[in-house]
Amino acid sequence: MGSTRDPDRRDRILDAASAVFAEKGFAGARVDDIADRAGVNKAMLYYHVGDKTALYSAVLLRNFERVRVALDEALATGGSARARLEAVITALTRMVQRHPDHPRMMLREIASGATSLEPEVLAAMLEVVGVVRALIAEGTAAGEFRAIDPVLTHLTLVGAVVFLNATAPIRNRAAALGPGFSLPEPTTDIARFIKEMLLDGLAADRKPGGS
Amino acid sequence: MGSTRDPDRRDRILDAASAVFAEKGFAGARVDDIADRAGVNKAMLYYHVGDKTALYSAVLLRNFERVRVALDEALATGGSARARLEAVITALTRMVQRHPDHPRMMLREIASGATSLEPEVLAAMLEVVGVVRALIAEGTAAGEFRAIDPVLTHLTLVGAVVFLNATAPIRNRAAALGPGFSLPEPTTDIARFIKEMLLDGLAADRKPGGS
DNA sequence: GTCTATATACCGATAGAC
DNA sequence: GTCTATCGGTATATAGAC
Repeated sequence: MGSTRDPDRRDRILDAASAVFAEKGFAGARVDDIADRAGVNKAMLYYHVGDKTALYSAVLLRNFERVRVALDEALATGGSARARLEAVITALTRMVQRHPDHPRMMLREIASGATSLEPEVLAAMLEVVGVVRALIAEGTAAGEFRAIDPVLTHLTLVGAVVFLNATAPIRNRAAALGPGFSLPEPTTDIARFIKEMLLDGLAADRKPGGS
Repeated sequence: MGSTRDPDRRDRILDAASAVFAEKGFAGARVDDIADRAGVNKAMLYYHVGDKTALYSAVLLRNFERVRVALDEALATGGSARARLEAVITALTRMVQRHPDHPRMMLREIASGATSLEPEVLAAMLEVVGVVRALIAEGTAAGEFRAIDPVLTHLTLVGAVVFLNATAPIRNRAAALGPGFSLPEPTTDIARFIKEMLLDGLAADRKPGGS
């Protein structure tokens, strides 16, 4: 794995694989397609990265690592639990927009029941989930948030970020069919919407305009 | 299509196809597998339903029709916009739990950008979306809901219902790896959680415990 | 380490008998 | 309408030359 002369090549392969897996899914992805997009020979891909399954896991592991780093940065801003949760929403929204492949791959994993996720990948996911879950629980303990299930709250939050962003293409296709469904709103507005929508339901005092 | 002697067979085929498409995706689904599960010969499947693509669209159309009927029933209960929206959340949650194949297939469609959705299927989806969107806009106009984007609100709602239910298998797998992630909560609680979480953020007066 | 050529298996779809 | 047998195309993966 680390024996590659060109250190960028593995990243290029993972980038290409991430794009193709996100677009077509594991079964629909073609190894030839990934190799072509990465600009490497298919035999080289097998030599360096391993088979299709190993490639898939490697992509997910790298993508979860990116999310973890982004969340750590968001939490490092400090402040109240609410302020940090808002920073988390901003960071997640930015991640989903900069690297849309990851949520697209995970949507497919959720659809399939994650039956083929390797334990290593599952652990990387749980690490990320645990960070947000702990933040919500901390906010509840501090009286900032209502007493509410932290895991369900976290899933609602992630679901909102993913849905509002990942459905953009389907909404644009729909806009061509009928009026009133377009919504090519500036992407930055999505994070603000989620904060209004979820946090004003979360805040213990429910003060209007609290965001 | 209607020339089949056994009228149940087409439904059996669509049921089997729905399960396999949800589990494996379009590319991962095997026509032999679908035929076997439906208890019909593969050649018969092609003779009656058409090729794999036509089968896929037929499944989605039937599943969206089920959602539409369920939404119509929920809206027929009448009452305030909030009461009807709560009925919609209950109906959607029940649909997702009774027919989990449909949200699983749609999760994959969202992931792929819905590039292969036939216009007929897209129209069926928009009909369902339009109903909820109109209800939210009506509630805002009546002063029951805050002035908020109805499409983004609808997507947040659907995202919550789908995420909280569809991630159950992955959460159960995670529970085996570490403590604190189990959450095999009674499924009926999910609808109540969503009402608390979203509607208390939606309601114009934000009265605590308003649900 | 790199690439060409190919083995091997599988899957969607249909021909054709009944 | 129903079924068996099979075709043709394509995919993952590797053997083997350099």
